[in-house]
Amino acid sequence: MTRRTFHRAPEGERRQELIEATLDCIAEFGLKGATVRQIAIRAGVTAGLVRHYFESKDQMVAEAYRAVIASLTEQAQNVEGDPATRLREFIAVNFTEPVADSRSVSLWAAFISQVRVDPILAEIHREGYLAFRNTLQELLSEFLAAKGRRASEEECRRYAIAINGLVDGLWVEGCLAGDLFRDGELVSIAMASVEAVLGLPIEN
Amino acid sequence: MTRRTFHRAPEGERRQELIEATLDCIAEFGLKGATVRQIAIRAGVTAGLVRHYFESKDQMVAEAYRAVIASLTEQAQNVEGDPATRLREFIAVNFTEPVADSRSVSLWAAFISQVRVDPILAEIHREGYLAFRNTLQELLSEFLAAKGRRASEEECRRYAIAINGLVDGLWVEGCLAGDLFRDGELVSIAMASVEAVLGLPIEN
DNA sequence: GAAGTTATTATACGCTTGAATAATATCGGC
DNA sequence: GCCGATATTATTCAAGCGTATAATAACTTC
Repeated sequence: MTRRTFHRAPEGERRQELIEATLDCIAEFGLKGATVRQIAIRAGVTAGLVRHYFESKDQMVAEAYRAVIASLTEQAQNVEGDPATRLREFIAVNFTEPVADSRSVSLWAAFISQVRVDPILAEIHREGYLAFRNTLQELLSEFLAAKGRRASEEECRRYAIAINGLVDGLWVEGCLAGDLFRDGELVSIAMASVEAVLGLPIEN
Repeated sequence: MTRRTFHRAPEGERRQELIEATLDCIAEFGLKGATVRQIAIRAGVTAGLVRHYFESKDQMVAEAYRAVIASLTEQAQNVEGDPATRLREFIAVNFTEPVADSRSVSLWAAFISQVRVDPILAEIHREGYLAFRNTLQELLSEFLAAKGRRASEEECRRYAIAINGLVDGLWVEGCLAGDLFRDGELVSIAMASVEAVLGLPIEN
């Protein structure tokens, strides 16, 4: 009986691999198909190792959720340029890979569906949503100011809620059934709608 | 050992009860918590009965998904009155119980998360989405006509996509974290945004 | 290069799962 | 009021689940 060879992964790296494998499995087989064994296979290790890095499978899944939210949010926060460009980029990013991807929306939905069950996931979701929306609100505030339009914080909040909803809704459908839309159609619809909501063109 | 008493349910009724119990369990415990045994307990029967009514648990879950989509859609299709009233109602319904409910969005998300895994669910989702969007497109077409505005089918399609996205996105967030919004705020934001997108007030 | 540390494997355990089967209670037709 | 049909229960099964434990291989340190 020869024992399988292995190498020790550098600090923290294995954790990351396990989280990534967890997400792969959830996206591919669903939450209930993402078993410890499947995840281990995907990560190229044996199942026992999971409990060496995480207190429980549930804890690992929660951390994986954090990673998803972070990756969905970070893309949107790293836009640069003048306010109009940044707003345009912020919207466009959501209809471009890697955000616009059926894997992303599957993961998002899988976790959303657990928000009611698991208060920890609910909290993570809430933080992620608010971070995203507040980034957008800030962006809108600057954009409107640059356009010379006075807008109260309350107004910006309402705009942010609306545009966040719009972008999220289109994102979901685009990811789930991209073939129902023409190339670039969703981003074009999103832009036009945002302009209409704000009553301003998003040009420089 | 005394055997548990029972009564034979009338034609079709038991099926409906089992589907309803399935949805209860999915909403309460998540997809993986919705086991045959839990569902049976919820329905007040024993586990074996499931296989008497359905070929498999998966098939029962798929039928349950159909029921969810139907209930989400039917509310929106039963609006009456002149075009403006119907459009207003169509939007409002999505922010009123029973559609606006964390149970609904949990179920929706649970199934969405499986769309990638199960082609049958993907098909059901697609049909539901298109039915919803086409209803909305029809509504918009009539509304614009009543307002005396000429709009091509293509224009109406784009409006329908946008407004559907907007409503869906707001619906999700409202259901998941209703406490982040004031009473009636979401429906008010939705109405205002739709009016802005269409460039018309939604009054009679 | 030997000793100590620990990341990793291997194996086993108790439980739960969806499904199959056999026994039985209920009901409609006569 | 019995009888056949079948809806329902009770029980069993193999497979898979998350986790615990012990052996071991790979690095670190001196």
